[in-house]
Amino acid sequence: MSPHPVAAAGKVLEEAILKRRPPTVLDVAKRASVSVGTVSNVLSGRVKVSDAKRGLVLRAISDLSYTQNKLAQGLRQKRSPLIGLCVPFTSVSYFAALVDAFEEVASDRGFEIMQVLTRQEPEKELQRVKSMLRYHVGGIMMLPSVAPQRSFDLIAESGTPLVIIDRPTADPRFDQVTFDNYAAMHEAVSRLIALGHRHILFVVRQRLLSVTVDRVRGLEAAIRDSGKQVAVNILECRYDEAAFISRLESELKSGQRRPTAIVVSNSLLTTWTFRALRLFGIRCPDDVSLLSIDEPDWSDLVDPTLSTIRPPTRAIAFTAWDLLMRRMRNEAQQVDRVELRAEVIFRDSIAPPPRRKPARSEASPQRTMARS
Amino acid sequence: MSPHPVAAAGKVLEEAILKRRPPTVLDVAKRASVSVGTVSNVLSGRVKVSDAKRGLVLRAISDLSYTQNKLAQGLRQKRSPLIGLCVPFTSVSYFAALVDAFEEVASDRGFEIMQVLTRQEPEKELQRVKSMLRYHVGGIMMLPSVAPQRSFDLIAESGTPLVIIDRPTADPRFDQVTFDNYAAMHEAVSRLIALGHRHILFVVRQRLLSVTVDRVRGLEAAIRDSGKQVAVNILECRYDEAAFISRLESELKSGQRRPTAIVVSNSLLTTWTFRALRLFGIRCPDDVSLLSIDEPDWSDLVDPTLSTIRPPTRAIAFTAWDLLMRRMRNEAQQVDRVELRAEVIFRDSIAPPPRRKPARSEASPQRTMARS
DNA sequence: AGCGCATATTGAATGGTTTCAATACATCCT
DNA sequence: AGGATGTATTGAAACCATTCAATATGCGCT
Repeated sequence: MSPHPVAAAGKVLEEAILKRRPPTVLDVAKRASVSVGTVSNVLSGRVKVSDAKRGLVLRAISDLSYTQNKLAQGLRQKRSPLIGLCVPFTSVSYFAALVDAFEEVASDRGFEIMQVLTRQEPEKELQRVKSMLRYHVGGIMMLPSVAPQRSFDLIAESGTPLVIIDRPTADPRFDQVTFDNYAAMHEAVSRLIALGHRHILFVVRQRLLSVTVDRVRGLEAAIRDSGKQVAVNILECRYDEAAFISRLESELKSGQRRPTAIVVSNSLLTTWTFRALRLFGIRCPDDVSLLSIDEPDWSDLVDPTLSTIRPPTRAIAFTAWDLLMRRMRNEAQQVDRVELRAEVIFRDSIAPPPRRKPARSEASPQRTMARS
Repeated sequence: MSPHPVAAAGKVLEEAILKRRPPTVLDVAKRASVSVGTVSNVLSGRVKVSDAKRGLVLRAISDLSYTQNKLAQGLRQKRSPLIGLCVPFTSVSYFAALVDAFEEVASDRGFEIMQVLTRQEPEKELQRVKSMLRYHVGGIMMLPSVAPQRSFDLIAESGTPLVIIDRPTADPRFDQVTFDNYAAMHEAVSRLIALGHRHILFVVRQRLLSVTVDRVRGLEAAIRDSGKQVAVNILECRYDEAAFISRLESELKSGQRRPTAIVVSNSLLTTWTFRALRLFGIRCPDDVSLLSIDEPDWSDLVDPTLSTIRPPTRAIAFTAWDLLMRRMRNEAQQVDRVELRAEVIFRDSIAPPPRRKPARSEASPQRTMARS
């Protein structure tokens, strides 16, 4: 004694509305008089459905304004279309730009971003990676910390696809997208040497970081290739502005070994360095030249305008996305390691070193706000 | 004929390992010889469990290195501990700082952030809100666009708690955390007037945005309260740097009505304005004073250092978080509307207007890189 | 009409957790 | 001892979409 079709449809409607719960595939299936399997096939598009049935299903979906429950979907498929994005901070413009680019492509492709921040600490990183895995994210993009091994192992064990970005890693298990720090540094330092600089200070956050190692290699190669005698000092520092400034001061006032050019590893340190130079009354580029890796967005607003190595931010994001998708679809043949090129931008902060002693003379050339 | 306990435990271990699937509550329950309900109670802490059983369960959890499946949890509870965070961009430092603060508190409290970007477009916003709802996020933080009504309706209908941040809204359904644009603007403009400015240009992105309206009110009130005759021009502009610069140029070169002070609504527009002033050879603060709302992080690095209205970014994030949690726990008595205070920071970019005609004379006082 | 093949459709089972009505157990009192 | 009260524990049902083996349908051919 099954009810009349129309009455049945009415009853379904009632059911979802009366119980004040969102409609499910079952509701849709009933209303369209098909099975749940068919509804699912229409939704996923993985199995062919006749036009007639598809029409019915789509109609029912719009009638009930059905929306897929992504949690249930993820549970069943053991992977959700959430993509874990793991960066140190968002308040550094390079990272923020990466996040922005990832969100753009993810939302275009029907994925969502679960964002976790590692604060550059391996412990925190591990904790955040565990969080992502608990959500069974479909894939992970990660800008790894100095000691990512445990995180990597956990990810590998879970079988979640991972693409490493920005920081080259020796780990042979994962795809990675980086840019050529060696070449960029070589180009930049060669220019400094050609201008006459013989004392270079390289300010880094972590000497052990793979990017730092590459950059130092590029720097040393540039010196070798130039055939000149160039002294290099490396200043390593934690994130503490006061401590950094005092260490920088002692470097800059150390008599004979005083650098005439400073290369800074990231935009936050560049901000501090810039501030410090003003504080010490050291003029740039008259007394010391300055180059920043990770282009801050105020590079062309300060005086002097800042020379930078500009990472191919959006290209990194888009390339990494493609690799991740390939891996999520199991199409990856082998581990991919893409190395993009960074652009070296020479602006006013680089000039020849001062002729004699780089003392702080007050007779600097007049400088007005208008760019020359 | 049930197997010997020890054999049973061994068999459970086998099961999870042999099938190469992550252990479930059932595995834990078997190994601890308790029911799944008890395991769940230990995990959630919502129901009291005897110390003996709790110990067994914890032991089993660590033995199997069990991890909760958050998707299944979310499905069952109809809400996941994902928090939707909805901002226009991340590549604007104010927004990035908000995201950073939210991630910090979320991860401390065991929640995760699902980040979606609206690009300031109501259509995109609606689409992104739908995405969040499909994941049954436990709550939403949102910096709304100009026309958020449809998004709001959807969220309200879904019953998801929402806290509006930064932009005051008339909607009586949702908590909100904003800062006092009226007061900040009043304070800043009063200072400009006191310095002698009588022609002010206010650069905004959207006249209709609630924050803009408040700011204009503050500006007008400051004028009224001063008792002076002050001319105000409002320049509205889309995000297109070239178009903006040409419109700004015509404002700045419009003879009699030429402004002696410019107030700019956000850090991106400030960047452009700053660039434009240099391009036109207009000196700041000699020819024109400049004030930025939304403090860019380079405010104290440029010459002149920039006067700003600094939003209480972290306070906004933490307050909003508390409101959201209260609502998620159903503790909210009524709709909360918190208005924090912004700090007005006067730096070198604000000075008295030029005595006579604000023409571009080259006789500006000498300015070196060192801050005076 | 009848057979075979290919394609479309079905729906019970599955994924892992939490919920909650029912049960077991302990405690206290008379 | 018997009964009443309260707490701890149990385990089947529910949450919702997808999967896949089984079935139904359509089509072409003789």
